[in-house]
Amino acid sequence: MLALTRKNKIRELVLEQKNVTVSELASLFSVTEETIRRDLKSLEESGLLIRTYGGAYIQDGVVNDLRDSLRETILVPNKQKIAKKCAEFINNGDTIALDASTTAFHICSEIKNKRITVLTDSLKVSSYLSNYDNIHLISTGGTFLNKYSSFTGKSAQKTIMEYFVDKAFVSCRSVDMQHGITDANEEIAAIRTLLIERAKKAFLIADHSKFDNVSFVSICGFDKIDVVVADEPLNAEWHEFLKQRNISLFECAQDDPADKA
Amino acid sequence: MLALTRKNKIRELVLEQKNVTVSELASLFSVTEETIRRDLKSLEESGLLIRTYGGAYIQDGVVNDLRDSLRETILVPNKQKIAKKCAEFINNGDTIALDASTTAFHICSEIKNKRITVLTDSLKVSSYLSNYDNIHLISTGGTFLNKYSSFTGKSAQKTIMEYFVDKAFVSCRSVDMQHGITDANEEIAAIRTLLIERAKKAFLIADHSKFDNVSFVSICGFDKIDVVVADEPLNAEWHEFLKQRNISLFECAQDDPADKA
DNA sequence: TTGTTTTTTGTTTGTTTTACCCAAAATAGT
DNA sequence: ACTATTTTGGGTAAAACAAACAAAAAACAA
Repeated sequence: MLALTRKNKIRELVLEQKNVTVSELASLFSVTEETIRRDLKSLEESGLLIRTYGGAYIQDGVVNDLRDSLRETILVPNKQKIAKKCAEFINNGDTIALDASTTAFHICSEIKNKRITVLTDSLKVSSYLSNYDNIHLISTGGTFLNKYSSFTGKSAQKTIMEYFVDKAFVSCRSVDMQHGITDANEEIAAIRTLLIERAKKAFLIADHSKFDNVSFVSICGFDKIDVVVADEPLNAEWHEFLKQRNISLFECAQDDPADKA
Repeated sequence: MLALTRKNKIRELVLEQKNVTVSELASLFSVTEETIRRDLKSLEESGLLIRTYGGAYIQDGVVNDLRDSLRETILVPNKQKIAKKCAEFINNGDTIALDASTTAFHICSEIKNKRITVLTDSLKVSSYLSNYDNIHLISTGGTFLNKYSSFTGKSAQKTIMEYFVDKAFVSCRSVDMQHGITDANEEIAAIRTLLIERAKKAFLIADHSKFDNVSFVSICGFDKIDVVVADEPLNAEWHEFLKQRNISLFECAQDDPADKA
């Protein structure tokens, strides 16, 4: 049996009977319990179930179609690296903002066990984090944009204006030295502008494909950004540019840090 | 059996029969009494029951939105009947409000193909309807209440105040002739009050278990209600009461309408 | 095809969690 | 105050987990 087939069957099973045990699945598929644990682990990270001692379960209704987010497979390993890096900055007691980007969604699985407050415009982030009691979850609400899985519009903006956060983790479409941070969608850009504005510390999440490009709508200039988290090392010009503006830069190597030696 | 499953079953049991003994549970699940004690301890810490010498119990009466989680799982066929009935009132082009009740969630599957606008405080409703492009989805946002899967609080209320809807479908905990529509949770009640207020036509969704009871917080009086949708036929007294107030009543038979013959 | 790399699965080892047993302390009933 | 029962805490065994490594399978390039 194909590994993916097994995972799909596990997903179906857990959807059907709400909870499964490791031993049950191991004997069902004739594989080791370790293999099952690995499967459950990856399924949990995709937000399809929640692991517990001895097995896994789902809460009825909440986790519906997050599996689609699995398919956004471009640059996933890089985004996970960035997500892991970002999670390092998030401590218990923090109040953070997560936008409706793929990377922000990946951050969720890294922080699900922390005791924090999360403000988000993303439905996927909300759905995922709603399973964890230790997360104090606040949604911006507003008009739902299917394409981005984001709540936007005047209502969302007004709601954001009611809160302050310690750290905001915001992605974008393009980053350019001259034109700053830009996005393709006006509504999304407006939300991101606000999330950054309401944060003590703004983290710009951007993989290398976004640099040196300009998109339609402006989110903000570099003066609002405190930290940039990128996937691959940027060139010297960018290093100098960010350094001048007192912006910290974190570059997540694709593989081991030892690679750089 | 999964440890978590056992705890859930204990929770259901104590909700069902008000009190349980350690020895009873130990023999029921074939574990030692110490194990049960630990379970009860952790359940007590999450506020789901109160431990006493020899067992545990819950207080039935004023402040118990605890029973609601059990309530979710009962009378499902009835709720589906009500949901189907409600869906008949919803037409293309309508703007409707759905609250965070089980019945409202059931309504979703009935209206998923209609071209409508939906305002909701329920994460489950949002998650479900987000998959359908024909649904214009608006979330109230706000602070997430895990127990109800609902967004509440000041932000949610402010957002609701920005919209008007044609029809609101709202459930509750209790319905009483003298004290009107009431609920166990203050935050949820506040949201429901507003949803009703902002609707041209307010539909009260209530299965028979809710009638002639009073809960802690008031949602509204009968003057705000336009239609009542119940599962089983109400008694003559209620018929008269609603008729006097010009409130339409729809009673959904449990099975086929032919059953009543 | 062959050989190499990558991915997946199984195995081993050590750690953590859970459940059980037993004895001492605490509690309720008489 | 006495007694029977329950609770608590310590110690122990078993189950589950995590991490590291080895083997097998699959994917890939030459």
